[in-house]
Amino acid sequence: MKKIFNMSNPKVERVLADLKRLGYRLTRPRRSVLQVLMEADDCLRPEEIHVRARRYCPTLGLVTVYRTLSLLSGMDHVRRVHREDGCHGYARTELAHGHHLICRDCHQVIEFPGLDDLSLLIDPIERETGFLVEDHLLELLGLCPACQG
Amino acid sequence: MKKIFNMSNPKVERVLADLKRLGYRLTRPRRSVLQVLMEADDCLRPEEIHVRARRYCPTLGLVTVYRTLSLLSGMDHVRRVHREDGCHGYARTELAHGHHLICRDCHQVIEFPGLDDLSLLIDPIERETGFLVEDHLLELLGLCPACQG
DNA sequence: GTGAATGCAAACTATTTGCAAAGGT
DNA sequence: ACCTTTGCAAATAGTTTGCATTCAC
Repeated sequence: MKKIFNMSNPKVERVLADLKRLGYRLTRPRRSVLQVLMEADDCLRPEEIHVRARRYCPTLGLVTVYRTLSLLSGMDHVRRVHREDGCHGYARTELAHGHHLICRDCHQVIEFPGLDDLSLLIDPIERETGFLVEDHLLELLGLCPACQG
Repeated sequence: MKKIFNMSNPKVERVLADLKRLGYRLTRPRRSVLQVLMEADDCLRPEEIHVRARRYCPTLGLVTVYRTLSLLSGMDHVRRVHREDGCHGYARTELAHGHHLICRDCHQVIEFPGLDDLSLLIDPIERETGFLVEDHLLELLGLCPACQG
């Protein structure tokens, strides 16, 4: 199989392998979207992904971006995150593990690490409600240092 | 001022008073939307609010529902909550304090009470990042009792 | 009476679908 | 060669805007 992009990214390779394993075809448009998602350090809207990915696949259509995002989030390689303005951003799963600081002024989204253990919080809730909690999303809203002036 | 609805709700009255205080007019469409929001025990989409509120104000337009929701959430009497399907629900602030259990199968959203004190979690983050946290959104994703079969 | 608020229609934005053409295996 | 995937155009869903009319004050 011929090499398409000169930069190669192990995260991209891993997802490509998974796609192949499941019988999906490794197309140029899919690679381009994947490349953009895996090299990004924040969450991107479909339109932004479209613009960036055309660097790798100039004929890429926005529709294909949507379809690829849907495929990848179904496989849990990317996560969809809700934005204050009502539309959605997408980020690779490791980035989007549910902990965000969102500035209500400049709208920047900061990931914060750690804190994966919310079991003190979650365990009693599971017991009381019978709900089986598989994942969590925690967003903290406020003002970033720069916007507190 | 003449009584419009036979049922009267102290929560509705409180918000009406606040609207008046700020110089907004107490119109029938606004009352109808407010009535629906304050008597509901879950979060509603604008369309649902529109349908229900026409019981109180038959000429109510969907546009006015949106405008009223925007006004009320600006005053923080209602909160907008993100739904998995991409559109939004609105609920009175007491209901929507940011804690949801969302079932990935039947998509029902359950509010869970208490747990307002996340300061153990939030304080260290504020210290480390310089972020000023004003509010939080916590969603737990998983399976409700009925969908665990 | 006056200006804020409403309802309609139309605009707009984000996203999805139908279908013929292109491309991976 | 086959059948998935693509890109386009058009459809759809949620939400916002322009404007003449209505209504609270």
